[in-house]
Formats: sequence, C-alpha cells, structure tokens
Amino acid sequence: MNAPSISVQMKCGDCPIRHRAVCARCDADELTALEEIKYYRTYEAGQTVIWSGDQMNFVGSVVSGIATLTQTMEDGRTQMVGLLLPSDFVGRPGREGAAYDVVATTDLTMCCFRKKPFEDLMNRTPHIAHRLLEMTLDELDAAREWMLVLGRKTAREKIASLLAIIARRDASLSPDGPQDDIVFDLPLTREAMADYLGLTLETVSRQMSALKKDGVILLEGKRHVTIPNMGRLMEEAGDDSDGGFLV
Amino acid sequence: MNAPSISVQMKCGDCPIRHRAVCARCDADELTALEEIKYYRTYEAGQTVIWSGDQMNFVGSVVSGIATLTQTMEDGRTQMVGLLLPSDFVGRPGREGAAYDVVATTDLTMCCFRKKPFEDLMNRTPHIAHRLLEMTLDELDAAREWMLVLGRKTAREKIASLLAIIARRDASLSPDGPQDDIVFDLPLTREAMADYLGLTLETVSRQMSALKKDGVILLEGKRHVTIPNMGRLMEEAGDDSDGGFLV
DNA sequence: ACCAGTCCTTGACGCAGATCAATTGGGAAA
DNA sequence: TTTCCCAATTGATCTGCGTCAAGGACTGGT
Repeated sequence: MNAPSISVQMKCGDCPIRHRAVCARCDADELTALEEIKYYRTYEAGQTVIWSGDQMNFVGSVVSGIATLTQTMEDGRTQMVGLLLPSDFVGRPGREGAAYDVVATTDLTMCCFRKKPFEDLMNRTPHIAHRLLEMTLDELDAAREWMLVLGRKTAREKIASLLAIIARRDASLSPDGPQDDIVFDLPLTREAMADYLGLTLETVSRQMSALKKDGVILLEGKRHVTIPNMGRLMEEAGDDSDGGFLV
Repeated sequence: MNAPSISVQMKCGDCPIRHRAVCARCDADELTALEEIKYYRTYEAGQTVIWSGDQMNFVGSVVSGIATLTQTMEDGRTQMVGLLLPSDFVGRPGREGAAYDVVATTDLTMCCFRKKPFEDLMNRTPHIAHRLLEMTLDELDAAREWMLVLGRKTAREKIASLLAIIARRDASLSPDGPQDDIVFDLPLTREAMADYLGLTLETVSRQMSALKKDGVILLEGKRHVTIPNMGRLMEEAGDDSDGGFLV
C-alpha cells in the first residue's frame, strides 16, 4: 500500500485545518476510513446549522468561519454557551439530538463525518475515543471557566476576558513572535458579544469605548482590534493565571 | 468461577451508591479489578478535599455527603462550578492536576480508585471509556445549562432554578410517587447558594423569603423545604422544558 | 443560665448595568 | 453622488441587586 504522508493525512486530506478528533496516533487505515465518510457543507452568515432538539446525523469540525452555540428562553433572552472557531469540533457522539442551536455568524464551512460510521470507528479505535474524552474535558473546563466570568465578573472584566480569549486563540494560529502587538478582527457583532457575556449590546459598546479610551485596546472602525499589551488586558480581565482558554 | 451477583457488584461491592463510572456492561473481572484499587476516604464538613492545581492521584465517587467545585479569584470572589451529590463522579482521567477546589460542605465519604490503575483499566476497557465520555457530556450539558442561569436569569429565577435542581435530584432518589409534595433539606448554606448563583447571601435570603411569602415554597426553619407544586416552581425558574439537570 | 459563634433575616441606601431613545458612521445599491 | 440600511455609539433615566449595618435564632460550651 502506498502509505500517504502522515502530516497531510493528519489534516484530514484537503481540509486546511487540523481536526481535533484526529490525533497523532491515527494510522493510515483510520484516516482512510474517515476520508470515506466525510463531506463538506457550507452555510451563509446568519443561517442556522442545527436547531436545538433536532436529530443530528453528523459530527465534524469547523473548517472556516465562525459559529455559535446558543440557548434561548421562551421570552427571547438568549445566552451563548460556546464559540466555534476553525478546527473546533461539533457533535455529541452517542447522543441523538442537538442540545443547542448552532448558528453560523459568518459564512461557514464545516467538514462533517456521518455520525453512525464515525461512532463505529470510535468504538473500535480506543485512542480516538480517548481523544474525544480529552476534547470534552477541555470544553468542560472552558464552560466552567466561563461560569466564573458570567457569575462574578464586572462588565469591563467580561469584555476584557472575551477579548483575551479571542486574542490568544488568534495568536496561537498566527506564526508571529509571542510579544508583538496582537491584531485581529472581531468575529462577533456587539449583540453576539453581549449574548456571550450576559450583558446588553449597549453595555458592551460602552465598555469597548472605555477600554479604548484607557489605552487597553486600539479600535479601528468597529471591528479591527489591536492589543498593545496582552498582560495589561489580562489584568483587566481579572485573570492573573495565563490559563483561560475557551472551546 | 463463582460469578457474583451483578446487581450487587454494579454497586461496587459495599458502596451504598451506584458508581456512575460503572455500567451495565461491566463484567465480573472488571468489577474485581475495580475492587482491588479502591479505598474509602472521609472528610469533615468544611475540609478541602483537593486544592486547585494539586496533583490528583485518584478518581472516585461521592458515597455520602455533599461537596462543591469552586473557583476563586485573587480578590476573593468565588464561583461554584459544580455540586457533587452522592453517586457523582470526581476526577479527570488523563489529566494531571485538579482544575478546581473541591470542598466538603457536609461530612463526606468518597469511594476512590487509584488513578493510574483506573486509567489503565479504562484504556483496555472500551465501554468504561465510553461511559466516561457520556458522563463528561452530561456534565458539559449541565455546565452550559448553568451558563444560561448565570448570564440571563433574575435573582428569583436563579433561586427557583437551584431549588428545582435539588428537588428533582432528590425526588429521583426517593421512591415516592411523582406528584406528591417534594420535601428536602437544603444541603447548602445561603452563602454557598449565593456562590453557586452568582449572587450575594443577602439577595438569596431575600428571594427565599419572597418565594415563601408567595407560596412557591414552604420553609420550616432555615433549611427544611417543601415544594407544594413542582410545575409552579419550574415556571418561576423560567424553565418550561422539564429538562434541566445538574451534575 | 449565660455566652460566644454561626447562620440567617431585614432595612436603608447607592451604584452598575438595563432600558428607552436619538444620532452617527460606513458600506452597498441605485 | 445620493440614499438606504444596519451596526454601533452615546445620552438620560430607571431599577435590581450589591453594600453596609443592625439584630434575631439557633447550637454548643462553660
């Protein structure tokens, strides 16, 4: 057999991202098996990928674009419970339905695996099951970290926490040196930020302006952000530990 | 081989609870293996079981008593991120240290398994790994459910949500008919409730009084609670769906 | 009986963030 | 260029919950 290059296959064929469900121990057979059950789907900004409660017949990863996981009460109050960036995993192996609405906030491409065969592969491949457990533990840590943000932080600290997460996530993707300015475009509207932070969009806007005035961030236009001093931002977030991760 | 009664072994020998990590597919050999690496530990009310960051050399379940998972900021603000009731699992297979403080809020008995041998067993026993993934997904759902509570609910709704969780959890343990009054003793101080709900103890106290005045709950002394109408309580929680579970 | 300690309740007041409302800015279509 | 549209900003006011403070109800110890 003509063994394919692992480094390419690790990234799941032609996906430009590294699937988190795929790990260093995956061998060529497993990768071929994944290749056979995978397909791509694209969604437009604003489209709902899955409604809470719907049957979900795939798992997969975000390839490009941003999606959110949200919960809504009958009276319309909504809380975002997860932010899905490229390479993040979506799906609940072993579960029937979706627990939350998944919404594309930008144009979105997903790399999906049909669920049943994926579960079969998982069941006969211990290290994939192991990897999924690790990923789920990561998400649990992130969710609990966020509980502290929602329950105990001020509006200013909440905003700083969110910016820190996005900045860190973004910086880890780019190959820049670690202590340069961090520059990125916010992938969320003020309203989406508010739904993530348990605030109103007005409060988000005011605190963004305040952080800008105080030199914690630079803002060009509405979305383009520069972090001149990551340490300062993390102080503002009330977050000494450089832990703090999300999704 | 003299196969032991599964129904007894399912409960892990002499533990009075059913370990969630042990499932219907566990066979006698696996149960024996667990039996060999298990031990009990007891803690007094108020004692800290594990400090965040500490090396954790066991996993296990709560046998009796209540423990909490909490995070604390440097300035002392604390947020509870999990409530551990009997049969709940503690531990992060595959992880080195503890991510949160675990504190006994009442006298507590834990049934522990030494971590390394437990992980070995998990690694060679797919259905135990599978069970752990399921448990972790449950906890993730619970954490995300709680994010909605923390981010978007009012103080009154928060209190009602917490009471509903404890009531439901309690009712599922007792063999009573489903539509009787639900009666239980609150396992938490007002301060612990506040730390769970992102409130102050004074607000918790006021809202408890308000719910009592409005007949949503009956209070005898400080801790003894009767829920005359579970549906009413869940309305107050802003929670139509009878989902809603926690840890 | 008395005291000390802990937990809880209740009141008075202030403030962070919500609500309501008006205006600005910037990109796309005509 | 003008117009439209939607995201975002900013201001004015309101309010739910936090803060500070005083006191009550148990419990266990002496």
